[in-house]
Amino acid sequence: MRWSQAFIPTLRDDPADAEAVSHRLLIRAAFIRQLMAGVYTLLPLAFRSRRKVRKVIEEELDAIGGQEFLFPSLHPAEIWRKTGRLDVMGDEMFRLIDRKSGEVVLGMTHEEIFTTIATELTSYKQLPQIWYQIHTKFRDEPRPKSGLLRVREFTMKDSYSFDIDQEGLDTAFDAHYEAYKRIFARLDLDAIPVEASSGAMGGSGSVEFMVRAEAGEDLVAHCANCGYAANVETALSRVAAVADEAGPESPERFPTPGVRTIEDLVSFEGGAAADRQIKTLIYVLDGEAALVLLRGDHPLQEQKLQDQTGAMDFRPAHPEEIRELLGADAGSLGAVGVDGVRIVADRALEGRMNMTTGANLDDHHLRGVSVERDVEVTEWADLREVAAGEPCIECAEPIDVFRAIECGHIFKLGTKYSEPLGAMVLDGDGKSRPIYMGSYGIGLERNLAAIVETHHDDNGIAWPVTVAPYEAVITVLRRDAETMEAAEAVYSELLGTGVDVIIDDRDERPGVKFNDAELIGIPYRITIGPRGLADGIVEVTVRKTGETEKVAMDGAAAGIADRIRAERS
RNA sequence: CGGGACGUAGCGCAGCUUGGUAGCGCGCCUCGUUCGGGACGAGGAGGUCGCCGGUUCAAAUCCGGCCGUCCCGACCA
Repeated sequence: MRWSQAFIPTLRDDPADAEAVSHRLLIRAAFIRQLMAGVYTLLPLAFRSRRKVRKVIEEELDAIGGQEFLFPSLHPAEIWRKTGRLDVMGDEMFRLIDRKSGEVVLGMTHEEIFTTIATELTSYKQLPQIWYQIHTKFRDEPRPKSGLLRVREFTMKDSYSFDIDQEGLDTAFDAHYEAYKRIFARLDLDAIPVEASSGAMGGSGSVEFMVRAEAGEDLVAHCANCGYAANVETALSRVAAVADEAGPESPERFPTPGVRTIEDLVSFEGGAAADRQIKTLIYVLDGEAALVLLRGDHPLQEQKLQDQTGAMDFRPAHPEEIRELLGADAGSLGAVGVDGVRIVADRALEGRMNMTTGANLDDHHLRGVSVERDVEVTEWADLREVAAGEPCIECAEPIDVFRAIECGHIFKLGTKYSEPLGAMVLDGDGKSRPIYMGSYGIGLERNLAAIVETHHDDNGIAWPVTVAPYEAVITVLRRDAETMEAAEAVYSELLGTGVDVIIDDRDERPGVKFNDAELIGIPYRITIGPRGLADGIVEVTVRKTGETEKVAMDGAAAGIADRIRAERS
């Protein structure tokens, strides 16, 4: 490619409303332009990089026996109704009406649609199968943000495995796990596999591949000592036991005027330390009010509440609902004496005695509450969110909690989709059995953004060779006849070796060319100018390190080509 | 969904308080001089001031409504 002919509209100023590093750099370096909230045009540079990401993914999926398909983005709503997900997905699903008044949706994932084809599988002898596609997904996110990190239209590699039993599913899952590790390694992403919640996807187990980055939207609990890693949506940690005294025979009510929060009660005369309090939250789970109890100093992790109660739909109760249920306002709520209402309690409250909690009478609390004696707990569950510095659940060393980008997610689905959609095969005994499925996703543009988040400096992006839009740029310092001739010679030699090269033949001053090459992040720069040519040399600069090396003009192209080939992996 | 901010040329912004000819920097075009880290001079092109309505002799500016975009929060009692 000749830069003079390329559409690479780099910007001199940072875009005003880009916050995340990758968002800012991808716009400025002419990779993307926004069309509307959460919808971006990929300019030629981004298209080239995405094509390389795609190739890496295809190679690794093919290597585990994956077969590539292309499924439609338009789906009949009916299929989604069959699995119950038309409702589960809610407003996140784009819906439209066709000319015959038919309900149509835009695909946000493809379990239902792949499974529809999988109904053509009839015998265990056809299994296992791994099917995938790389295609557009539509999700009407409530809040798109950070450039390509959270968008409403994006490209996803989604694969689905089909096996005769759980053991087969485990094998397919492990194969994906290993393939994903290879994919992220090739993309030069330090992705940590992490235990995760399965959310709306359902199923028995899932692993997220997380890349540590400030712009990330997830929190990961990670133990540097033993390697334990989990999304805080599921993460566990050890809780130091609190020594309780037995306390009184029964709870005692006492006035607490003006006390509204845990902290208020800590500093209130006659109150209690936060770890001696019971925090009472009111949630509406699938339309039913429920009490959620935690230790006073423990925050609720809402995803855990949803996962462990099996609620499809949940929200905190409104103030009126709270008053109607318990007869008091938030700040004075408690579970003592509450009957006929679902009470979900965090395990850290098991066996606790002589605690303090709200009395369900405004401005009053109860002390001397022993949880198991005084509260009708309907279910015990792990509900608390872990915090940095707590002892690791595995090895007791302090854990770290950091922000991360979810670059891939793999799920064991089991028969959640095969049963309602009738994807059955006959086993060796001639018995009809539902297929065991797994589903596995990677968002391509999000991965591009994650690479930028982790590969940049003050001058711009520094792409790894595997995904760089161009592997090398020839920066021509002067457009006089001799210099151009030498540059053209190196250019055609590099093209001949198959290197993805662009020659910067623009009528611009050297500084402009250097800055653009660094902003865009091309891994290797070959600088050719009259000064060096007088001695028969050109310069090779490595973007990542900034190191420059003078090499003989003869053989320069071959040398660069070798280095690039070695880094392609 | 709640809260905050913003919308004027391709990009970054001023002008609005106090209504009267739409401006600056970068970028873009032409010519010349330059040319190893975002050059200089001269001359140019480019804008329904987000949209609709109202007030007024007159609206980027005042008033009302709508739309759009970004950021924060997602209720921790």
